[in-house]
Amino acid sequence: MARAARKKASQAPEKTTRIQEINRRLILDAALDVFSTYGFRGTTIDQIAEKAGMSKPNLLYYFPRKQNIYVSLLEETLAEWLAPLADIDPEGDPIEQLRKYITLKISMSESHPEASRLFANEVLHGAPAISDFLATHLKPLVDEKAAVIRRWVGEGKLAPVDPYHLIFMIWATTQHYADFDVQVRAILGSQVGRHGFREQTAQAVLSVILNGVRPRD
Amino acid sequence: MARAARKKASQAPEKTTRIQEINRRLILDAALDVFSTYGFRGTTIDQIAEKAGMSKPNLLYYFPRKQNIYVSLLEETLAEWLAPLADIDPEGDPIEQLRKYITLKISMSESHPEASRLFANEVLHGAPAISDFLATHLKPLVDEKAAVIRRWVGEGKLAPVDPYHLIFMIWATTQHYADFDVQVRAILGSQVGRHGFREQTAQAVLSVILNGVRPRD
DNA sequence: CAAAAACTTGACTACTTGGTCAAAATGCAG
DNA sequence: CTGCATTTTGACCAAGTAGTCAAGTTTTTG
Repeated sequence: MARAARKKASQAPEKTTRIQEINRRLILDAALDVFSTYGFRGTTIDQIAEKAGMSKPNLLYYFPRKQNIYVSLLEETLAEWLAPLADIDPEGDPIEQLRKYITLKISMSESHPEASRLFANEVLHGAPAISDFLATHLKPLVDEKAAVIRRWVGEGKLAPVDPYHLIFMIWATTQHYADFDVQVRAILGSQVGRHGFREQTAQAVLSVILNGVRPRD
Repeated sequence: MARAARKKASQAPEKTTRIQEINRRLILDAALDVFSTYGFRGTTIDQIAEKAGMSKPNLLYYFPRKQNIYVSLLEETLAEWLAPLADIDPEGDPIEQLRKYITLKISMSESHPEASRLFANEVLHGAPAISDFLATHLKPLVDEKAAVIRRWVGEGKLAPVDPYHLIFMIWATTQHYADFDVQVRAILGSQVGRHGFREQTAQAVLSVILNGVRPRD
């Protein structure tokens, strides 16, 4: 009880040592792999520990509860995941901004499919761990960008379209390739891995969505 | 050993009684609810049994393994889920056919979100139980319809677009509203439940995708 | 209306798994 | 080098859960 308060009495600055930094990283990396594949319930602490190369009690020394690992992981992932949306420039050219956003999302879907799946799984199961985040961080950001899109529509720079549904469509289409990877592979076979597949995907998605929102004259 | 062979020696016709029919239905309905919410690992047999209003051993009398319930459920769901795609008429008007398909998918996403989530969860986790189905049933059907779309493009009835990616986009956008329901609700709030929300969704999705593939002249 | 078949269930087993603990090993400041 | 703090782990425990079983109850059938 008095032990923890030895150095810095009232504050709790929790200095992290070198070893802690290394091991937390090892654990989170391993956990991302396992959680994204098997889901929260489907993942055992032993699996994570094994993949991280340490014993279960040792892992629990860093994250006392399974939940802790999971939540830390989600928090870490979410910020990164949302960044591209925040980057949409209200003063930029609408079609160009959307192109950039979609392209970035498809890249992320290809380079970090586990992160996409982790998130998808969480939301699919009712977002028990992040409903707070959705309300306090995601919603305001989306509201803000939806307003921008709505303004663009008002200025005639985009065809009339509900901005929220447009954002949902972009999320859905881009994340589909990460989340439903097995299905895409079952249908497209070997060409999924082939060089240039991402470009082909981006080209198809961009062409439909951008043509879909380009103002008709 | 000889007991089962009493009536029909070599064949195994497995006649189903009235009670069997009722109880299997009760179990599958309950299981859909629970599996779609908690996933395979996250679901306990007791939960299903309780929801179905029977004891666990009784449930296991009908489905000796948890897996059996899950697989039966998926099989039952998949056929129904694919029907609208099969219904695309190669001789119909392309835009009209796509409109019909998208509209139907959005309806299903709203009326059977659990089925959508069950399937999404399975695919998200690598489709261990249905990779076979994907290869032998889904792929041929998609190949067939992709060929139709490709022909339409060739005839200038649709803007040039990769047919497979177009199909993926339709799946992604329509199922998004079932699979990511909590996220949609977190952002749109109460209007999700409101009368006319489905129409608004359909309108937005249709407008972007159909304009996206409508030939430009 | 019996007797057989089909159905139902309480009690139980075997196993998995999240988490604990005390003791040992290692790292590190003075 | 020494003593304290941090890190590591083998052994263990308690809870939860898939599946069994034998004994009962209900339904069907001749």
